[in-house]
Amino acid sequence: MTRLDRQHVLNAAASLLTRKATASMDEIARAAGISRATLHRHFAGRDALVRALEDLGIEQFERALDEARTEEGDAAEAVRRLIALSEPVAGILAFLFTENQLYENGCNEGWNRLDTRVQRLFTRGQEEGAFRLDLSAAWLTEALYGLIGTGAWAVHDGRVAAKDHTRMVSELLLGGARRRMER
Amino acid sequence: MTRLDRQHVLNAAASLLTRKATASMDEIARAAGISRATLHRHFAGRDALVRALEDLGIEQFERALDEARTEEGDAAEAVRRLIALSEPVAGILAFLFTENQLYENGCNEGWNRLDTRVQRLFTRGQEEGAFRLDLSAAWLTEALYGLIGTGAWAVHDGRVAAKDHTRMVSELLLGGARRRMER
DNA sequence: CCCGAATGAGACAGTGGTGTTTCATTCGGG
DNA sequence: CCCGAATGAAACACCACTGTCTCATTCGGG
Repeated sequence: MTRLDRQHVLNAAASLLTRKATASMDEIARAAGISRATLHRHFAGRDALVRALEDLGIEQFERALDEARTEEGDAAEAVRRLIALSEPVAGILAFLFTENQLYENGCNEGWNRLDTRVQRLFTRGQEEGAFRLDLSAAWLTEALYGLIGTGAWAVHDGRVAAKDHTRMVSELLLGGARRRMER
Repeated sequence: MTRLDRQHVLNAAASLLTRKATASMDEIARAAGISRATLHRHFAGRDALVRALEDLGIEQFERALDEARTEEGDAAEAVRRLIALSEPVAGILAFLFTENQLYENGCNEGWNRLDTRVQRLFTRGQEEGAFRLDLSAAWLTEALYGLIGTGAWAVHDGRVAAKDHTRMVSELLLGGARRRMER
């Protein structure tokens, strides 16, 4: 129950902060249907809440990484699976990225773990000849994050349809904008 | 002189806010080498300063759009030129995008003008058969902005070399990550 | 050199959010 | 039903930042 409450509050906070990254504790509390006092009883402060949210995002993205089985099969297909499975977390990730960008606090160590796994996927793809070698795996990793976030915002602002999010991101990341004759 | 001072202050503010989007008026003033009082004499308030910065970003990006001659020649090459010429503004653009994302204030009308021009470039490319049709011009436009910003951050955090910024962004946007046999 | 304009330094009140506390109320298991 | 735990509402001090003002100092053109 305490656990469920906590989860519920975190989900509400994630949903709100995804849309309005500067929401106050009071707004977050209202969005979760509780009072500011209770919110403070659950999370010591705004920092603690954001950090908890960060843990949630890391956990969910890591789960996506697991379920996508990024170590198996065609690397390009693995990237596609990863993006598809990440879609529900896209909003949170977008929020956390800008948050990390805004305050240059020592970002959660968990990101390194995820970065490593994503980067390994791209490196594997390069070694197997699926991905080009003239774009570093580090950059492809950044670009994956960036495009997921950009896609989430574009959907949120109604500039692309929600159902197209996954396809737009994965197609652009993998294939680029240029039209290809073969295929 | 007044003009030069203003420009100098704006440049300093852009440089700082690119790195720390939440910098206070005092920090901005120090970064520009002037006092907070003088900063307030130049710009009525933080809003006014950000708006002026927005105008600067729009102006510079529009100039890039002009110099790239996006209406002429091969569309893909035009995109490449545009990204190369935008590189000096990349940091400001990254800041302004998150700023616009954070506060959903009625964003400057000038953006529409730029959006239209960028989108027209992608549409032209699609009509000429250079760009794929299954990714909307609107999404390609968003992706261009997003990748420029992501690239700027990656450079700032030292994850990719500054000299690679333009190539990384344009190659990924145009060609994607997948390796191509033909060429 | 001189005078007006611009600047820097500091004081000041106002503001919005934060974190804490108190107290009355509600909830739920025993 | 009862009692302890959890909650909501309100009040409070606090903090950082903002925007404004004053005044002494500096700067630069005439």
